[in-house]
Amino acid sequence: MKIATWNVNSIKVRLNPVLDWINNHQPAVLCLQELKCEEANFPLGAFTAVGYHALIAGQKAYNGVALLSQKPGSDPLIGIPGFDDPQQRVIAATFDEIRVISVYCPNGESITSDKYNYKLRWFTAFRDYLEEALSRYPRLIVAGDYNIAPEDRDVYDPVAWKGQVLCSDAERAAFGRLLQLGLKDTFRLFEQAEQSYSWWHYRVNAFKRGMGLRIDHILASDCQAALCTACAIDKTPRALERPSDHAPVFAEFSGSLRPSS
DNA sequence: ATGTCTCCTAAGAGGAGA
Repeated sequence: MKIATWNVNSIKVRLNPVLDWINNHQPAVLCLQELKCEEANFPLGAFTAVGYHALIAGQKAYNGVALLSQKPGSDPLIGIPGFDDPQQRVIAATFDEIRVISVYCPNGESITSDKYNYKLRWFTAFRDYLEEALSRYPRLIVAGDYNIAPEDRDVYDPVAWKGQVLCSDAERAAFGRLLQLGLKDTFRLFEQAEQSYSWWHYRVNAFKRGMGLRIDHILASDCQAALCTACAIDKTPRALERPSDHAPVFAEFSGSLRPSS
């Protein structure tokens, strides 16, 4: 069973690459971020035509997250309860016993920006939300764009990026507090190539020059992580014409979802 | 190195966000 995440930077622009990727990988659940469209404008028909269900938290122009799935999800929840935020960044649903959250964490812009303060406040609320989710759903997968490179090995030039947004100590501490809840970064459960990244800037030919960061992650609760058999980044869509700046990340878990009755 | 991409407003470029 494959669970995947992809920040598509506009679902309208990236519809065909996403459909191709679904066709090639057949994920049980694909978490999307940065839809950049309202729910009414989401290309739902293109996904239902290939047999997928969709739960969408849309917003005009910015943000927006979705859960595409082979089976319908139950108990959908949009946003972080108790954290009032017009920015659509979180959507959750249950697929059999597995709770899956698609998340688009704030970027922060720079460590001197007001958006950086919002990012840190947001992560405090998100940590509390995940603590509650873990108590209700022991089998939890949290997949998305975290906008944090957890360690120096997740950064092509850690010296240049030291202390910068996406890499600052405060952000890494916030990410660490998610792991302290009992979540595992599934990518690091397995041997990986050095210089494995999930995002490359559009500018300066960053992808071809290997100038990337690993900021898209699939976290899993301990009992769910124990079922994880692989995690990988698929760089191939990043090399296509007119790509998203992010590559999809996917994890394999043993045991399929319960068959439909 | 203000280097690229996407979407918005509003009627042509410019700003926001990443």
